[in-house]
Amino acid sequence: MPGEKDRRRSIGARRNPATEAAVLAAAREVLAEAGYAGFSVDEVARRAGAGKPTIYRWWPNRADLLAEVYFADRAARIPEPETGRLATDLAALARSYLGAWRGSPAGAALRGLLAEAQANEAALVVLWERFLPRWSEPVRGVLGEAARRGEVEPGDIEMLAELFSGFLWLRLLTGQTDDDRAAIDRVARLLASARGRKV
Amino acid sequence: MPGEKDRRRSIGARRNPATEAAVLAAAREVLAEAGYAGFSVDEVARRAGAGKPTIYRWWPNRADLLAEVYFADRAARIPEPETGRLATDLAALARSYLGAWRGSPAGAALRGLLAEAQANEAALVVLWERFLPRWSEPVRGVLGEAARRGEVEPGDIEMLAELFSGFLWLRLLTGQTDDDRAAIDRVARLLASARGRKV
DNA sequence: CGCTGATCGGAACGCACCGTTTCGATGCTG
DNA sequence: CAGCATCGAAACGGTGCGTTCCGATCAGCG
Repeated sequence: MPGEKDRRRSIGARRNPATEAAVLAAAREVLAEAGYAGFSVDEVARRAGAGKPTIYRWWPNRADLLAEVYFADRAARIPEPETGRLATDLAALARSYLGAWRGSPAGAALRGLLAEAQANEAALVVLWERFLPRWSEPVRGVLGEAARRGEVEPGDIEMLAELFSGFLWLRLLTGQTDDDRAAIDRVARLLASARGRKV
Repeated sequence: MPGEKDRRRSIGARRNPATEAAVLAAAREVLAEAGYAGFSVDEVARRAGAGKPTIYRWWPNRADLLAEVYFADRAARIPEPETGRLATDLAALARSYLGAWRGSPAGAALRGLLAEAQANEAALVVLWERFLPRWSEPVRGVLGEAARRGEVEPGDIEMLAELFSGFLWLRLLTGQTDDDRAAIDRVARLLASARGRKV
C-alpha cells in the first residue's frame, strides 16, 4: 500500500538534507510551543520522525542544536541600523533583538543555550566559539560605525558591547522581552553618552 | 552501642534546625566541589543524611534552595563601598561581586538559579521576588548615594543598575569571573560618565 | 498523663530524559 | 558489484525529579 506516508530513510553514504531540515524544524516547533522547558532530544526526534542517533551524529550537544536553531530563524537575523546617531542606532538594535526573541523561537533557543552552558562544559564552548561572535556582529558593527564617526572612543567599543549585550541578556533571562521603549531609549542614551577614558 | 554516629531525627512537631543547617551545608559543599553540574537534590540529601521529602518540605524548588545557599554564604555579603566617587565605587563593587563568585559556592549557586529560571516558571518567580531585590541592594545603594551627591540623575539609577548587573551576570554566565581590572575600571568609568537625559 | 499531629530518615515509586548500542535496511561511491 | 556511511527503530543502563508510604520521634495541648 504505497499510499502510506513515505518514511525518510538513508539516501546512501551521505547526509540526508531532508532529515537535517526536519530536525531543525521540529526543534523550532518544540521551542515555539513549549519553550526551553519542553525541549528534549527525545521529543525533537519524535516530531521529526528521526532517530536519536541521527541527531546525536550531527549535533553532538544540545547546545549545538540550539545554536543552529537560533541562527536558522529568519527573525534572528538582525538588520544593522544606520541612522548616523549612536543613541538611535542602539535603541533600534535593542528593539530588534527583543522583538525577535519575543516573536520567534530564537528567544527560547538562547535562553536554553545559556542555561545549558551553566551545567555543561561543552555547551559553554559552543556559546563562546559558535554563538557569541556571530551573535554580536550587529552590536560591534554599530559601535564600530560610531567610532568611525568619532562618537565613540575605539577603546570603549569592547566594554560598550558588553554592557549592551549584558542588558539584553538580563532582560531575556528575567523574562522581560516586552517592548519597553522608555527603558530602551534611556539605556541607549546612557551608553551613547558614556566615556571610559581615564581622567 | 551508643558510640555510633547519632542519626538526626524528628524533634517533635517542629522544624529541626540541625537538619536545616546540614542541608544548607551539604548544598554548599556540592556546589563547591562539582558546581551546578553536580548539583542534585538526591546528592544533597545523601550528603546531609537527610530525606528528600524533608528537603522538599522546606524548599519546594531547587531555586529556593539555591537562593538560600547564595545568601547564606558569608562571602556573598557585599560591603557597600563609599569612596565618594561613583566610578571607583562601581569598580570596587564589581570586584567584590566577581571575587565572591570566584571564591565561594555563591557563583555556582547563582549560575544554577539563572539556569533553573529558564526552564522552570517557579524558579523565575523566586529569582524575581526572593533573589533580585536583595541581591541588587548594594548596587542601588551606591547609585543612590551618587545621586544624592549629584553625580547621577535620579532617573538614571534604574537603568544604570540594570546595565551594571547585566555586565556582571554576563561575565558570570560566560565563565569570566577572573579579576580583569582593566575591563572593570573601564566599565565603571563608562557608567559613571553616562547621562540618559533626553537632548 | 496521654493523645494529637507535625516532623524526621529511609525506601521505593513512576516518569522522563540522557547519551549509547545494536539492528536490519538503504543506496551512493569507487 | 561490493564496501560502507547513513537512516529509523528499539532498547539499554544510568540519573534525577518530585511524590508516596512507612515507622519512629516528641513538643504541645487538653
